[in-house]
Amino acid sequence: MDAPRTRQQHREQVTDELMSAARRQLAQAGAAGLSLRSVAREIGMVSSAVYRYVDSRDDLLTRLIIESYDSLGAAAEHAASEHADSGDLDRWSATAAAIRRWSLDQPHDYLLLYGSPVPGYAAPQDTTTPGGRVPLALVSIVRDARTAGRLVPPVEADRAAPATLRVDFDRLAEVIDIEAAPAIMLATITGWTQMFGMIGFELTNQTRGVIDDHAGLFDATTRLTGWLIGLR
Amino acid sequence: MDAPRTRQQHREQVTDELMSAARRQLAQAGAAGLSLRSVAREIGMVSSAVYRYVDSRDDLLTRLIIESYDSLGAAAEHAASEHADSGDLDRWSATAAAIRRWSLDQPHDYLLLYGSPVPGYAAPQDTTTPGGRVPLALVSIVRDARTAGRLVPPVEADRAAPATLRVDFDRLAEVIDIEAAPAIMLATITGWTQMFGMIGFELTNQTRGVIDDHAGLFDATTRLTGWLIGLR
DNA sequence: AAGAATCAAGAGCAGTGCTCTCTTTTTGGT
DNA sequence: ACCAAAAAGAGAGCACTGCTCTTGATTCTT
Repeated sequence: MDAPRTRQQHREQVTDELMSAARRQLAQAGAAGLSLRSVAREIGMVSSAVYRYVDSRDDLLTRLIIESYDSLGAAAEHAASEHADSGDLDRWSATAAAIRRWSLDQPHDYLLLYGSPVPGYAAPQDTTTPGGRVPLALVSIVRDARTAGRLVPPVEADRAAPATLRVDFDRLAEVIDIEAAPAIMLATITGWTQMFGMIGFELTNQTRGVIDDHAGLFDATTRLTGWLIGLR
Repeated sequence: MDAPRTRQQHREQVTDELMSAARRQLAQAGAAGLSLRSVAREIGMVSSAVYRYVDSRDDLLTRLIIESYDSLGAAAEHAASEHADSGDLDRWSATAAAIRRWSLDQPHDYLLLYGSPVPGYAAPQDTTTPGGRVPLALVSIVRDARTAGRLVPPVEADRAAPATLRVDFDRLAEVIDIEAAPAIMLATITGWTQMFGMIGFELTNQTRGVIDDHAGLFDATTRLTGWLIGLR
């Protein structure tokens, strides 16, 4: 089964087994139920040995977080490019739906990213880049529509973006490489946060007994925010 | 210091001490860092003794959850009634701001309610009623504006509420005692979820390095969703 | 081939949730 | 007023956790 030649190969293989065992246990027991010892057990190691591959439990979680961010980011990007030829609103809605699908398929991963941070855990810098893929994928939809001149100017929502926000918006516009009116950026942020708020509520059963057709509701709210942005 | 007469009084007093010690530790270490033994220690008890007052750690958490829901619900209701004479949009925004304020003041409580559920923990029925106070407070703002005839019909957003949602919306309309067009309900739900999505992002540092003026952004998005509902 | 780096195992520490047993104290019924 | 029943607290103990340190075996480097 295994013929590990060089030491580096061996290390990579063990690390892979370790990570996928951890991923399995995360999917079952959630972040709080993830135990280094039980991961070690699953890959036939003693608990102290895994510390050769991982600094600590928090380190393991950080790696899982990065992996998850990348997975979700890839899903969003894939959906956005898959629907590049659709209508802008359809594209927005389809990408949102992909994000929701990913979250429902692996709720513990979603909660690892957007739920309670682990006790005493502060997300390190390494997570910011992969964490930005999702919002970037969403922004790119808006950007494409805008540069193509298809973005319908927002209806009277301009006064909703006060001057104090201009500073943030100007800097943000540089980062994400878009030159949009403040109202458009505001609406985009609104759509982005609404999306995740809704998914979070669905996952934590906040809408229990109130909503049955979650998919339909999600699509409706998503299209509403997309419309607000000016996507058609 | 203490002259506990009847046994019942004694029990209530100890329970109070226990809960407030738990609350203190929750505020510091978060839900995952909350330990029954350390709570016991703080109130000068041995760990096994606290099981006379609490069924399990999950039971303790459930009680904390209910307390927190009530606290947040009260904050929202207070803000809504405090601004009953303001403009509808101001009232909506002020209530949202109160919810955000509460969340920032006690982030661990917020995450206990809306973050990752505790491992193997399924929110019992007891939490649904207090959990509904916040959305009800928000809905009441919309209802008041509507019954007073001040609600501006939504701009062209009607087609965003598909027929399949009518079932949910009809049932929901009964529960929250409001007869509003589907588009209004959709926009209200959008505003509600957006609000919590935004707060969650701020608390989990999802907008780190991107946004400075969180208060301003929150107010802007809130007013935008309020405007979408038809509040003015 | 010798020395250095790496890996895995084992024992151990301090902490956790929870159960069971034992003793003391309070309560309520006769 | 007594006496059994109920309740409260303490202590020991089990199985688990993250993490450290030491020891022996293997592999790489020079």
